[in-house]
Amino acid sequence: MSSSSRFWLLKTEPNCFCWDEQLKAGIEPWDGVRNFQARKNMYAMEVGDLCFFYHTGKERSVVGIVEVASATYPDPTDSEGKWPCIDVKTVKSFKNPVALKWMKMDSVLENADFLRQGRLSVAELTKEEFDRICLLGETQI
DNA sequence: GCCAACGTTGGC
DNA sequence: GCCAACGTTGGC
Repeated sequence: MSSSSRFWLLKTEPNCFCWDEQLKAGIEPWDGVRNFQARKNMYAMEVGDLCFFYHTGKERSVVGIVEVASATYPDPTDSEGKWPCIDVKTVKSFKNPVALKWMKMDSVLENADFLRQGRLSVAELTKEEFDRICLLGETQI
């Protein structure tokens, strides 16, 4: 891991693409992003950066960890070729999925940017926030 | 370049 | 299912 590593949180609606599918695939494109801030974050990603895999909808929990496995390339689901995607590789499942409500109650996380900007599908976390969520999830890298 | 109208996300 | 918050679009 390089010293410039950053940490990210990737949101997905599990009806659309869920952790089980990520586990089966091992490596999958993270495509379909259509938001400028999320795109900016994708361009800032580097291979090897760690990302949480978060389920929105009914679950609202961090369920696992993936790592960035490619540079950005054109999103195959974008017919106009304007949006990028990246590949993500499965790292591990959370022993204990970390629910949004616990993160909101946690003193380390309650004011985190990724919780305040609710609509951002690719958000950046600090190392402290990343480590804290791993602790709450009883999961070590 | 402003801003009203509209669309979408995602928690509740 | 509702709606707040936020993003995008388009008329001016």
